[in-house]
Amino acid sequence: MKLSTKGRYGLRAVLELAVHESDEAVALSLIAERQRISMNYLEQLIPKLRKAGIVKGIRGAQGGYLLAMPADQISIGDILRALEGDLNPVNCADVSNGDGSCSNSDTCVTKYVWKRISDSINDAVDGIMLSELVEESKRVQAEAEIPTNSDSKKQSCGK
Amino acid sequence: MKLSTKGRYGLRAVLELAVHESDEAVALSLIAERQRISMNYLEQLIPKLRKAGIVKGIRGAQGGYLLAMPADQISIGDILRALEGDLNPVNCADVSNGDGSCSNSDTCVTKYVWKRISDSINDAVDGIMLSELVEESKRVQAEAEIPTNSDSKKQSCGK
DNA sequence: TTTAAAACCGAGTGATTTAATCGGAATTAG
DNA sequence: CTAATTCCGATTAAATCACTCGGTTTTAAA
Repeated sequence: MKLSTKGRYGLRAVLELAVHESDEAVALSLIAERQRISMNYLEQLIPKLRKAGIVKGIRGAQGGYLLAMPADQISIGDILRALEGDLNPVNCADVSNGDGSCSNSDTCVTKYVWKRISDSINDAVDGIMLSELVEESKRVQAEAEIPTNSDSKKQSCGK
Repeated sequence: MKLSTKGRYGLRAVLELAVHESDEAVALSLIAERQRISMNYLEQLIPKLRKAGIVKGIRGAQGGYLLAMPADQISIGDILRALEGDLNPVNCADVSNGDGSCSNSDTCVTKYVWKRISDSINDAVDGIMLSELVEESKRVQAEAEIPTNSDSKKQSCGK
């Protein structure tokens, strides 16, 4: 029940893009360097994000990537589903027959559980917009640079 | 982001035990047969459930397994965590240093996302008691045996 | 007291998935 | 032109998954 590095690295990459957003594209090598992720590996995550309409690539020299939409219109759910596939805890394929009916009734009862889990995960990630993380990121950044001892409720990151 | 067969098979096995609950133990071979799960494989799931205090084993001939607690005191979360380990989408180990501080601040921001997902999953599964599934299971069973066409809102299992 | 049914235990294994790496082709600003 | 960069597909080592197997211990029943 773990997210793979696809989701973890990919979200960090998109967030990096969103935080440093401007009119000029950001090269993948820069994202990889700043996030300390293998560029070769990141490279194969990008097509998923591109197909989902989350980022767009600018080819050629001085090229790079841009968000394909404003950050407040991209949910974390969109990003994670693009990278990981659906966020359901089980594949429905192995509990249903070709016609959609259940192959056995016991599985059918546990299906009720899987549905509840699935809904709660999707509701959670769809309820967070990329822009929220950008704001949070900038806030944390500012706190780290000007360590004003008044109002430092979290030092480092907390436990 | 998938549950393994540990969680899927294990929950079905516990449910089987709960549905056929009586004062005499149910042999693993019977559970395996009824749920069409490899007994050898089920056998290695049992220690997890036993250590978590969910089932207890009766050794020797005519032995088998019993729920260690009433079904209304066992949550689906208890069962799934026993079988799968924690239900967090990421291992905190790789985002925190030994002292609990974050190794980098960007990861720290995504951590906010992982926490939200984790909480929503755990809330969902802790909100379902084994006894609820037992009731649901019996209801489905009864419906299947006496297919009264009045009041059959779900045939087979629905899509 | 033997016997058979069962839980209990740990080691081994083939298949699949993950997390990458690598080499090269296409595109484009300068 | 040329260097930077996206884009694409193949390969691979390591880890994990989903089991299997052989054996030991315990205990009810004959």
